[in-house]
Amino acid sequence: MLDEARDRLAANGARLTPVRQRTLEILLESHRAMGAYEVLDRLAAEGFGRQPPVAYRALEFLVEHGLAHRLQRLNAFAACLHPGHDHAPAFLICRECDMLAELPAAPVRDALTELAAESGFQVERATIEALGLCPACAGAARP
Amino acid sequence: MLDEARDRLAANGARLTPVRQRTLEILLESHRAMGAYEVLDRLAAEGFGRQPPVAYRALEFLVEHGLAHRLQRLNAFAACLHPGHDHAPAFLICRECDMLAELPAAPVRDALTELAAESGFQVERATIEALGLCPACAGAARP
DNA sequence: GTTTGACTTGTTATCATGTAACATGAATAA
DNA sequence: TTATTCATGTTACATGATAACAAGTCAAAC
Ligand SMILES: [Zn+2]
Ligand SMILES: [Zn+2]
Ligand SMILES: [Zn+2]
Ligand SMILES: [Zn+2]
Repeated sequence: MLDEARDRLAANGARLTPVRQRTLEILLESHRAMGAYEVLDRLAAEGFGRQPPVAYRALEFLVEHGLAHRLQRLNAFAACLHPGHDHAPAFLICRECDMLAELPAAPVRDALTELAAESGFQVERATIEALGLCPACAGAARP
Repeated sequence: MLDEARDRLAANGARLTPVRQRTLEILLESHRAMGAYEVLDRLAAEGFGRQPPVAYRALEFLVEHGLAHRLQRLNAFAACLHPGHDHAPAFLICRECDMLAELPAAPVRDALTELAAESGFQVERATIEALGLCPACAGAARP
């Protein structure tokens, strides 16, 4: 996964430096959305800088290159689970267990783009995030 | 508009007190999304409290009662343009002029709900916000 | 009419999130 | 090698949000 990321970055003339790689690893390891300051604590504990821009820059870099996503609802970031092809997914966030799912949102986006077009509005970037219950938590709640 | 709001609130046993009413008026007057601190400045200048909770409480109240919406992407609030029937709209935000449009998002939501259901996920609340160009700004840019 | 209890408004204090501006060091290109 | 760009680190600050408490308002219950 990391090698793949590194290759794709190299093709774009971008480098997966130590902070950036470690940031990506941290996001991947936790398998959930993390706040920038949570990431920063981890980085600082491992000898990287301990000031906010260190984390924000690495996270911003990963988002720019499609290796991570930013979740508006949570003020948080998460590693992209399907990097590679440019994509603009929808996110499902479980309110019970914080599980995060990343779904290909083409049909939703198409519906939104069409809706917007009816008002003459051109959609460039869309945020589609849902809060609810994941299968596991829904099963536990109402078995 | 205000009278209508007051009536609907009364039916719910809630009161449109002076701070709350003034907060709603401020949102309505500006016709755009406003940060909580911007609202707070206006309130303070008119003799209301000048501490953050004053604005946050009034805004939260308005959102709870469907008179305003919160915009995740902007960390901001805007008056609801179609209050009354419960609704969960999609928002279009112009990146040039900050114009905000509020669209009935039923088709988009349906697509999202269906998509989520395929993974067994139950959607409870969804955030659908698009950034792009409004008709006026799109026309100006590429005439 | 007074008392009670829920609600509203205000405060202080603090926390969380995010960025601007600048100095230094590493990598690349000329 | 030297110039240039990019990357990392810092300080300082801006913005966004909430917890905890005190005091005032209002309407129902007595
Ligand atoms: Zn992704
Ligand atoms: Zn769950
Ligand atoms: Zn609305
Ligand atoms: Zn515009």
